[in-house]
Amino acid sequence: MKASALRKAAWSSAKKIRFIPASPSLDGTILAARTAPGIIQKDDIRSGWSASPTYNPHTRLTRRVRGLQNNEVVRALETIVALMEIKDESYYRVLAYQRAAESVGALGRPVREVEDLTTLPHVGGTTAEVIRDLAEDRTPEILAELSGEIPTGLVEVTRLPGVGPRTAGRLWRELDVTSVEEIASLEPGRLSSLKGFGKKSEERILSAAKKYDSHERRMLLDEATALGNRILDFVRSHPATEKAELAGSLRRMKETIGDLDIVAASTDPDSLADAFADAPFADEVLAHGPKKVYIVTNGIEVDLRIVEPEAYGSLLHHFTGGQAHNIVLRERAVKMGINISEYGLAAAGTGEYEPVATEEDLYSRLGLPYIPPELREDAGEIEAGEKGGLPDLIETGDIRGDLHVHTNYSDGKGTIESMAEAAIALGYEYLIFCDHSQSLRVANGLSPDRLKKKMRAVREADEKYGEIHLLCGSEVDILKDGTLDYEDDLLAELDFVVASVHTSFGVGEEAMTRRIVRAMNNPHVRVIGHPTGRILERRDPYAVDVSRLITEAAATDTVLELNSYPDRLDLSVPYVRQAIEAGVKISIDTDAHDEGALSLIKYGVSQARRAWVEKDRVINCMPWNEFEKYLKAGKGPQ
DNA sequence: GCCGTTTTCGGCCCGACTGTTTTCAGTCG
Repeated sequence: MKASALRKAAWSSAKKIRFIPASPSLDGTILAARTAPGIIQKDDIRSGWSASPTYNPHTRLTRRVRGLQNNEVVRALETIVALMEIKDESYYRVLAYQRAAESVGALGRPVREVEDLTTLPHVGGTTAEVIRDLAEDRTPEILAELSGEIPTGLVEVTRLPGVGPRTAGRLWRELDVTSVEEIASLEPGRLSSLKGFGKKSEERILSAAKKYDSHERRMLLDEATALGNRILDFVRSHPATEKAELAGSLRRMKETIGDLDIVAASTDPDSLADAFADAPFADEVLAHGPKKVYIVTNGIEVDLRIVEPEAYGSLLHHFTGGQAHNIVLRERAVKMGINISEYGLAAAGTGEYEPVATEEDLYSRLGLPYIPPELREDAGEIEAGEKGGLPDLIETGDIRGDLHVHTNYSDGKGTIESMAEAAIALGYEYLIFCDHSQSLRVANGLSPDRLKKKMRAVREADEKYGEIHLLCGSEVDILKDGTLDYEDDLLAELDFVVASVHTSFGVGEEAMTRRIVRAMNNPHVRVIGHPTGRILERRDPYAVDVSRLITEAAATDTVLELNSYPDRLDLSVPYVRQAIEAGVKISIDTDAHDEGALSLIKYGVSQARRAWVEKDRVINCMPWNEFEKYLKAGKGPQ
């Protein structure tokens, strides 16, 4: 089996992680991977698992006792994958490790808490043992062996565009190169002296090595959506385009986006492909054929694929992915005697593809109901589809009100009135103003007196607007010891209380967990706001035991927020899914600080969809009369 | 290395483009 095939399977995540160059000891290898700044974020994004804070001796001690967290286990497994690829191990053996990594990444609880790891999809006896070793902070034998044989810096070399495991292996063996830095400093002519390497290859590799940035930023959903739509407009405006859509991870609404994928149906693909390659925004053309064109714009890769209109459904499905979903679906089809490609369906082995025009048709011919893009992650959606057990996913239109918005009383830009009018424009039935509490000075938090004044102002505004119910709440700070930033009798006067952590992030996992749990036990606290405090691409989540928060949320009838701000999306998807399974309710809020931000709700909803959430699990999907009763009833048994 | 609507052994998804070479390996999605 060709090793090249492995790249295809491993591509989805392997290219997206960052690896720390070689380390003298094995423990050093793992340690480097778990503590390097800027690294944890990227893998959090991929795995959705909360990360540890920046390295310090205390956390290291704590974590040595507790073992590696999920994202770290994923990273170690992907390191094994990359090293095995360079070693040219058997394709299916490597694929097994890649799949095991994906299974751990999709897990919504610490892997160390899973009693029987072989219950995870694609995890068998061997990989389970490796995962167990990692989770308990032991170096698995396979990693010890591999990193003893192959310089780990080569893993990063395979991240260079156009350089795969074969090339990385050759550079090491034939030029004694072991890192990206060493490639960048190669004398001109060294690379092109290798058999099969010409001037172009040398130029491409050297230039990539010199420009290499191990902290490459991924786009947030709103940026990716805006850029994607502008480029999509260009594609759609071409006369040869019959239809076109955004595909890839943006269509699946992953929480951050690396590159953009667009599919188009055209009866004149050459002309569309040429126009795209010549587009004014195309800074660089990476590939240009009649069926696909890859360009770079502002540092972002944009891939366009073109097919005949009859095969549009097949192409859209193929290019939407995710890759793991496609592989499992295709394996399943082979068992039914069907081959799937982006051109359609074929009787196995014939190579004669019959085009499929829509995704609904594609799934239907495979005996499955339509699976929404957000679910296509090989996270049980195909099995659920077979059994008729797919969720009836929440939609943005199901949201009846926003429970967490700010005004200019604290750090918002809008007024009570302007925010109310924006909410009315969205068709909301209710809106709750939750400004910051007194101790959060930087956000102009409200003293008790100012809060009371605001309560009166909200009541007056509520009288004024017949179309919407306006309520006064607070986003009250959870102080370091878990007490709240207002006295209970003041909280009792509010219509709604969201409690959040905004300070003292570094107290450690135990203390942070106790702190939030204490807040949950306050009868006035309905919601925990942005429960892990992460800022995507900028700040790791604080250390907290989210599984315990979920258990306590269920016990105290406390709601967990799914914050819709594109740089938060907090809770993250695996946890939301776990919370739902534990019977915990979710609120999807925008945390809007201005009128326009109210429309960010769609990003929160998109993450809820990825977490299989139905609308009856989301408190702000309740119509007003129900929601009013819910508020009056107070929290359930403590 | 994993897995079972054919199976506990023998399978395991599919195609476009590039560079360098004359037939394809490697990379990528």
